[in-house]
Amino acid sequence: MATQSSKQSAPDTTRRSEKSRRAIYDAALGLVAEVGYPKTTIEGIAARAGVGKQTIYRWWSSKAEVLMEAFLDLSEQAAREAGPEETYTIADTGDLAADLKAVLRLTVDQLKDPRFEAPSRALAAEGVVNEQVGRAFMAKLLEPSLQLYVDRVRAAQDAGQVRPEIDPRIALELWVSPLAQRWLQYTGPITYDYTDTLVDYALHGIAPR
Amino acid sequence: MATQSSKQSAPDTTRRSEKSRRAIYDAALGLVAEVGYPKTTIEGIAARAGVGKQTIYRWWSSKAEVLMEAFLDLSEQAAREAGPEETYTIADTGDLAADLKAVLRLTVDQLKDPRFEAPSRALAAEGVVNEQVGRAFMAKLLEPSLQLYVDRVRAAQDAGQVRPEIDPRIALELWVSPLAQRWLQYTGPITYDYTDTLVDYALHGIAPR
Amino acid sequence: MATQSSKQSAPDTTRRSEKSRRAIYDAALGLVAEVGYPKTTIEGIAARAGVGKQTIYRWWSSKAEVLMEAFLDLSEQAAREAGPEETYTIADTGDLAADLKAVLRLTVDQLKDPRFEAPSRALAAEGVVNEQVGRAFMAKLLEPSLQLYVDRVRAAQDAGQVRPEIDPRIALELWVSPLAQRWLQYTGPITYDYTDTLVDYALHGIAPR
Amino acid sequence: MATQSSKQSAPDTTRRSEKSRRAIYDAALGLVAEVGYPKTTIEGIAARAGVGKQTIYRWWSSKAEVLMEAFLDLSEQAAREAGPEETYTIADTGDLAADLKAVLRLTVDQLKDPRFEAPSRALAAEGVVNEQVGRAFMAKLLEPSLQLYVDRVRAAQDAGQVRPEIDPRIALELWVSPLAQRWLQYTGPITYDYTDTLVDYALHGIAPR
DNA sequence: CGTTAACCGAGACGGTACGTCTTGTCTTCTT
DNA sequence: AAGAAGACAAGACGTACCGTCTCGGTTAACG
Repeated sequence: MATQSSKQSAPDTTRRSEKSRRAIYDAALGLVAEVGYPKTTIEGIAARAGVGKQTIYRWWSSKAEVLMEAFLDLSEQAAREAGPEETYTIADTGDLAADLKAVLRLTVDQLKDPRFEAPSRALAAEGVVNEQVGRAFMAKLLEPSLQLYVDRVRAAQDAGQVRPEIDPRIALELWVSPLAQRWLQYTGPITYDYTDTLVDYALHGIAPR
Repeated sequence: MATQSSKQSAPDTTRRSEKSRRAIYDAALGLVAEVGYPKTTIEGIAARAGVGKQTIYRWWSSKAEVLMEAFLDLSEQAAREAGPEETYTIADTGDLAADLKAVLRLTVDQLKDPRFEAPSRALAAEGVVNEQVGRAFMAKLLEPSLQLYVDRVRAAQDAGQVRPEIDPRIALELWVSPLAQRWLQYTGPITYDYTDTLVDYALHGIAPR
Repeated sequence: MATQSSKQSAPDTTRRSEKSRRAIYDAALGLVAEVGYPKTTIEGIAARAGVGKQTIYRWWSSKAEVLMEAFLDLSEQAAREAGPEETYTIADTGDLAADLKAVLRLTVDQLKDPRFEAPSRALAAEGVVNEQVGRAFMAKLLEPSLQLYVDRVRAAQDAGQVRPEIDPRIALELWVSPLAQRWLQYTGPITYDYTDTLVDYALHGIAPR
Repeated sequence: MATQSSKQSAPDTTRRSEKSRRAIYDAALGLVAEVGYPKTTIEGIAARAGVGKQTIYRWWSSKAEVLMEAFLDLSEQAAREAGPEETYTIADTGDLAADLKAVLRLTVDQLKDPRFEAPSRALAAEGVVNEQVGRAFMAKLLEPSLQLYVDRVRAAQDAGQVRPEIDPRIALELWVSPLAQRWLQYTGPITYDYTDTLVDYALHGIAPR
């Protein structure tokens, strides 16, 4: 005899329509890019994806969640397109400053890539006001990138280029956070010069040496 | 300049009801604190303020704008309650590190003040996704505070405690932005220790001296 | 100070939009006639009337209620178009049989009038399954017509053409109900001959005299 | 007759699951009785019967059709439980009035039997608005009962208790239809007195003898 | 000091989207 | 091949807000 579950039994993942999922990702990213996050609606996504609303509600619980997965998928796809080693480490040429500047320049480019701009802004914004989304955004999108900096700084510490008592997790915020804030809050222009300067300040401080 | 009559002529500011404005501010702040920004609606604000919806639409063009003014009003009020000189300058004891740490500790406290938390998060979030709001948020709320740091850093440069070629506008981001990001994006805990560390790293860098 | 009513205060009838109400009546009757009652939806009525759904839900609580009022309105309109005395009485020529046959022939015509057919069928059907609607249908639509028969039969009793112990309320069912059932349940054809026969049977019975 | 393949070929009746059919009948009747016809859904029937939706759609084309068969089945069952001869004829004691009154009293009882009430109302209602269902309802459920009255009236005609020119098919409507209408449309109370009166009026008319 | 033009509270209006429910079809796996 | 299960596209449900509009009433500046 079957389970007479009153209501929501979890949907059966094995029977999920891959086609629909892809269409929903595409529709969500497209709409966010074209009309912006607030005007992107679940109904709109469903219509554009040629999908019933229920198919969205069955698998996600909110617009933010859909967009999060869509964006993660997009990121993975982009990572796959780029080289395989590229994404999982920061180059170590022995020159910490140079290496950091190089990565930050790539980040600047990415922040201006229109494919990424709209959805990541939207997710960041949602995360500010919705802690659950914020923590998910942190864990799934930010954390992996930050860890690369931690690794690189640790290597620099081993090489004697960074003081051993420095906490890498905090150190990286000296260049990551300023960039993030300028991007998120329009607190200043974002240029290669700017990120280069950040690295210099972070490495040597602002006090006389 | 003439009447920019697209439909309605501009409302007459002199006849504006002070009582209604106050009630709307209170209602907006109260609702954002109690139910969160997304669930705060113009209808809700109007109802709670005992005000017609049109009275809101007459003077503001969006929920964000209402909240922005309400929050500015709240900030001014709070500033008035605190000392008069307190707010318009950062103490200069001659010890830059100590002065910065002191201010940042106050900031930490303020970030955790529930009266400020909800509305400023909401505005920040809205600003991320809505550039107009973002720039207004920057200009009206952030910029004045940041300017205090610029002034203090300049004084330190004059006193020879900061290298002269350092750009104060960027320098301040070394401690402000990390704190801001942790607060906005839940990327880490916010403590006095943390802000103290930020100041130390910012002043002396992470490289061996 | 105003009534801080938690929710549904009754809507203000004086500010009701006459235009919307008329448009809703027309749309409801039109749709029921064109696509049938089950496929007539509140959304469809609203769309066709160029009206927000809430405007329907504000004033009516169900599709059936809308249609009931629309149909009542239609009936009143039709009555106004016909003569004024016509509708409020059954002619008394002194010949009960002839008078009844005449009215029933009119009824037969009306039952076949496509303007009336669809909505009255729909309401009757809804009334069968929904007692509240059924009683309202009876009270507002059927009862007034039936009363005319009661009056005519009473007059016939006074004239000695109907036995005094006869209950007019039951007597009228001898011709009204058969016609109603044939119409409602497709239990037989509806013709002038048929209604004439009903009147004859009803007046003199089926037993030998 | 050929395979009416529009999409699927006709299902193979020989392999049909008797258990499922019974479960579906029970579920349909149960739900109609408990929550009413409009709230009875195909999904609900399938769930309650522990049956896939397709199993219903395979064998029936609508909710009404399911209920019709379920109700027919119920009626046959009830008939089998009662005596065998009881149901297929109306007693002929020689006294037409008494015989009709007796049967009508039984009908009154049956109309109030909760097992029959809900589904037969539902089917009647559906039939009012859906001619196909209406005609099926008439043919399968009403007609057989009405035929019994035709037979009994014919016998009475042979016995000289009913005028020979009377059409039995119309005559029976003099008592059946009023009762039906009171039941369907809540146009009046249903009592033994009432049905007795109907028979009297029908036999002797309302005019002075 | 009365007229009058505006703001005001209130809330009806045409809309859009919400999240849920059901329809009828389709697909997968089981019996 | 029928059946149990349930995902799917479609679309209506009734609710909540949007931003606009109209309606008295009240209130402050002007004539």
